[in-house]
Amino acid sequence: MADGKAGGGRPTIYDVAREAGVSPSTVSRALSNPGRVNAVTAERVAEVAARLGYRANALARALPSGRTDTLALFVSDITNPHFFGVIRGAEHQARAAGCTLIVGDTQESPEVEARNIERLGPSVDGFVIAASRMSDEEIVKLAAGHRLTLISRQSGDVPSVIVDHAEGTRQIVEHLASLGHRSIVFLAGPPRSWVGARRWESLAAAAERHGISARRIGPFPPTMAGGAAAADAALGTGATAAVAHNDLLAIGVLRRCAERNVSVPGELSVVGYDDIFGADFCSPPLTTLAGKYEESGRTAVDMLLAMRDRDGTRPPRRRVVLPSHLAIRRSTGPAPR
Amino acid sequence: MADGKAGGGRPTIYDVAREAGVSPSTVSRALSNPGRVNAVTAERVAEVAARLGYRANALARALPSGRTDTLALFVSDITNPHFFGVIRGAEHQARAAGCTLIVGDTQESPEVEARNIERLGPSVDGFVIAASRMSDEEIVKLAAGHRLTLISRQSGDVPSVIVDHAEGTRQIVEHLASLGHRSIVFLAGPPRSWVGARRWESLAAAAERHGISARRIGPFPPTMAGGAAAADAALGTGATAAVAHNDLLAIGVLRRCAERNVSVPGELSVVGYDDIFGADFCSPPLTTLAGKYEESGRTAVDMLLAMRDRDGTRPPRRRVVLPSHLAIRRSTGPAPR
DNA sequence: GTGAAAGCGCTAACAC
DNA sequence: GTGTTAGCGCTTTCAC
Repeated sequence: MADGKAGGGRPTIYDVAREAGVSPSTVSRALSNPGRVNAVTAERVAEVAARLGYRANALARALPSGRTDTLALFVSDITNPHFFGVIRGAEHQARAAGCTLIVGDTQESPEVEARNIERLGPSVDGFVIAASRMSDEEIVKLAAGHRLTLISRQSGDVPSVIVDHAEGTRQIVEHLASLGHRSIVFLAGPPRSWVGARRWESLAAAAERHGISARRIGPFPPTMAGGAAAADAALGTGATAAVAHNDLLAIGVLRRCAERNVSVPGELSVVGYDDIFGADFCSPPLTTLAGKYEESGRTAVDMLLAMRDRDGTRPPRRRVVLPSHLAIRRSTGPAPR
Repeated sequence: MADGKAGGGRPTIYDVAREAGVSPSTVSRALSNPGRVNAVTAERVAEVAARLGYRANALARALPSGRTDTLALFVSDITNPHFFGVIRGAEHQARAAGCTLIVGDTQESPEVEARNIERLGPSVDGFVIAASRMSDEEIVKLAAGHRLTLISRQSGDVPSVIVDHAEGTRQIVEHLASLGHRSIVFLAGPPRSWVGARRWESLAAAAERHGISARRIGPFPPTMAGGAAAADAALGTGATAAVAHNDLLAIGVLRRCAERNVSVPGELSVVGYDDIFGADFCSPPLTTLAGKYEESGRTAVDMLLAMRDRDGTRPPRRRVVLPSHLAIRRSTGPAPR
């Protein structure tokens, strides 16, 4: 704060140039492209810059170059611990590449996603959208005008990284089948969730192969609060096992069951997705499909950077699929008879 | 992605100006200061802008004006669920004010904090630093050159918002005393944590008033992993109650106790700070000092915006202290005899 | 290898 | 009211 504008009094390349007895353009070169300048000149410029405490103005640099060294990450709900890992991974990788990361919450809204992208367009080098709620058409359209990578979503040939759902969900069903369950209920999350749709598809397919009945109920808000309604509805179906859209919902189910004195897994087995913070210490600890979400954040940023750095050229990898594994804990057990 | 630079082909005010038959400056005015322009001109400009899909380039706008409509929030560890609330509150308030929020992880490092501020300086309208690890001198120095507000930290007359610790900690001690505990151990967190120091001070003072013995051990990393060592050390002291630096550490202690078959609260009562996600469903659910951290995020952003908007003038409030309250759950119980 | 000059897209005096 | 003219601080041809 202090007085007046924030950048006040900051030395510019002109100050450095005058002090070093060279032209501003030489300072610019010396600082960002030391190779293209006489070694001793470069040295002197660097020395003067350091002495004056010169720091490049990222804004001014970005305007002519079009390069901001800033990346944006949007998540559908910043409240969901699931995204911690994603954010952390992205933040880490962005910083490693010398970039600043902007994190935004799109609040489950495709409109907010689109608006943010339009608004931030020139201010960032690209976007990572996690769990986008936009339609495929919207995504493909935006991807034509902006660098874009997707997490937990596949759409056209937009570069994406997801965690395996098919094989993982098959493992869930097998696990449940081996415990004697014959009737599973899937607790659906947001209607626009791409992973939600995939999870249900995989579940239905796997259940069919095992001759197990599977039905879907919902949608429920993918929150702990949503878990109460989901639990009540699940209990009403007579199913012996519930597979929730995600861990937040699953933990909500656990709480509701405890309130209603329904034994888990005695009367109902519960499975979640994501293995979020808390899944291993809730009670009972939750059986859940774990994925490397931190890595998904890192990978999505990597792909974005690759797109930027070899512009025009296609990035090396598109459609990355990370492995998942079933973390079996105490919320699943033998089916009641 | 597509072809070439990200901003490519975006219409500028020049395009709008030509199409609307006015000068660029009129477009600029019409769009950002409609009052200072003829009503029908303004209307026409707006119409053309909409038709062309014109969107202001935030970067270009920020350079001459010095105003970026972007705020930065730094947290000491983006992994700690405690900051979810802070981030959410800040993000919400920033968006409500039409600002973009940059979220950064400073990894418990005062150097990273300082460097980020220097680097981002001209690119943002101000900084919110949560749980700063910098020294008072550094903070005050930086606050002279940048707009800055603090969360969970007080330093000089830099605007800050904290959650009450004195009264809250007194309540913890009273709660413990009423359960018959006569010996408390405080599990310290990061040495540079300002709140950590305040919590221990308050605890020691309150314990003394109650004639209870209190000692401090540590420091421990403020993570669940750190809780294992903390639990072992705490158990070695013979204290009947442990007050942890924060909930992450406290939940780690709970887990370690479970592993070692130490009954909580039968043999050891455990108290945390922050009431993070998970504190109410770990086992046993954690007694903890809850605070309105989401509100702290909102308030810090508000103060920052106030500083920016009435520049030079002092902001209305400095040193906000939000109330805390003790959430008593099952991790505390009568002292063993 | 280095300097001069022309912008990047926008805002903000300053004239008219 | 509206247009003209300078920049904001930097990068980047283009000459020399």
